[in-house]
Formats: sequence, C-alpha cells, structure tokens
Amino acid sequence: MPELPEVETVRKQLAAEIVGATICELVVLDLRCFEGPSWQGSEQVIEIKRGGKYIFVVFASGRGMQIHLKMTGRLVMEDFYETAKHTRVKLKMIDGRRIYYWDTRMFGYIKLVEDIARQEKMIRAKLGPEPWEISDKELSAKLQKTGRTIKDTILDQSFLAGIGNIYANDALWLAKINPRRKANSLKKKEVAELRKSIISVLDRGLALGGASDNTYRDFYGGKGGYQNEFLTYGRTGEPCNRCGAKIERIVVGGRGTWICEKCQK
DNA sequence: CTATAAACCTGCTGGC
DNA sequence: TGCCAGCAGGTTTATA
Repeated sequence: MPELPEVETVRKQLAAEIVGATICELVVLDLRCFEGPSWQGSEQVIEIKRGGKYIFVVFASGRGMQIHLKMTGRLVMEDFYETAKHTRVKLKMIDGRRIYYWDTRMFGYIKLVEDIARQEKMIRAKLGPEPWEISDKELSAKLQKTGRTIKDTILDQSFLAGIGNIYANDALWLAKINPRRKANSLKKKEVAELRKSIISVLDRGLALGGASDNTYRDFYGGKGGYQNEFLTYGRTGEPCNRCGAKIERIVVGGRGTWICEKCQK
C-alpha cells in the first residue's frame, strides 16, 4: 500500500521529470477518481510537495493538484498505461509526454484546486507531524493522552503522518512492542525505541523505493524492494528474524496485524 | 473521547 | 472447473 516511503518515492521521481514542464490537457476517464473543475488552458509545474501520504503538484498560476493514491493508486508515465484497463486520468504535456493515474479500486483521486497553497495548508492542519519532526519527549507526552492501542495510534494520520499498516507492523516488531498495548502504558524508554524504529523502517523503505507487496509501482512502473525485507508484515507462520518463533496474524483495530508473541510483550 | 462499522471499489484467494 | 464468501486497508462519515 502506498505509505510515506512509496509516496515520497513517487514524489521525487515526479519532481525530477515534470518540474518546469507544462501540462496542457487533463482527460478524466472515470469521474470517481477526479474532483474539481474541468481542465482549462496550460499550467506550468513549479514544485511537487508531499505531506503524509498526500502529494501536492504546484502550478505557477497558484492552482494545483492534490493527489492521494489510497490503496491501489499509481501515478505513472509508462506507455503501457495509455491503454491499461484501470487508467482513470491522463495528463498530457506540451512536450508530448504523458502521465497516467491508474487505480483498480478507485479509492484514490486527483483533485484540481484553485489555490493549492491554501489546500495544502488545510490538509496539513489535519495531519500530525512526520516521525522525524517530533522529539521523544513530545511523542511521550502525546501518547500519554490516549488510551487507544499503540498500533491504532501510530496509524492515525492526525497523530503521526505517513505510517500505514506495513510500516506500523514492522516498527512495532523492531521496537519489541505488542501492538495491543495501550499507548499511555508505554514507558519513556519504549517510546524512544518506538520512534527510532519507526524512523528506521521508513528510512529503509525509502532507501529501497518502497514496498511492492502487490499493487504499488513507482513513477516509472517499477517495483520497490522493501517487500523482500518485511520484518513481520504478511509473514504468517514464518520464523521471527530475532528469536525464530512463528509470526502470527492477529487483528488489532480491525486490521491485519503480524507479531512475534515471544518478542513483543 | 473512544470504539466500531460501514462505505468507497476490484481482484485475488480459499473452500467446497 | 466454477461459484461465492471473505479479505486487502487509506480515509471519511456515521453511529453507539
């Protein structure tokens, strides 16, 4: 699933290809993946930003696009997508190149807005800090305020931005914390370990270009590499990398959760 | 405040 | 081989 490392990988690639370029047409193939007015004229791209799992494409005019890949969205510029079954939106540039928004399940979208700076500000107001923007002390204080499970809490985008199910599972395993623990029961040492672990798995994901467990692909249509290094995610019955006990699948907060019961107390 | 569930969707998998 | 229930999980919205 596109989480922070996957979205950041796409953002970087998108920026490298289209900052400075001009988009002259946007064709909507499925209305469910598009919001906003119909496309008018040409727009030069000046910057591609990211907040949590959101991408913001900034135009010189002040207008722009907010993009969210949700579960199965892909932002790609491979020719294959010109005629692919699930291509939902096409973007054409004056130099002839094309960008496609592809999404099987259509949860994601491209949203065209009049004032992208204002839109970005609005979204950011709802997002918590990214994991490296918060100190152990601040994180401890925030966690003290909630009795929810630690896994639910770190998956909450208004608490911390960017973490999804893959990295949440792996970070908790790395920190040796049971996902069912209440957030306010974590000791300071555990909070520090958790923050370090979250940053560690996100950095690893970033270094490998994300996780392509099933549907995720980068801007060039390629796969990431993190799926080959999952610590727990989806590894039901496989041995724990630390102690060799079997990884078990449980459900926390209604979501699939993988843990080593022996390591994560 | 918290918790749970449904809704949005399609494709894949497991059981029979 | 085919059918169907169940599952995948980011986010919003509704309900308890």
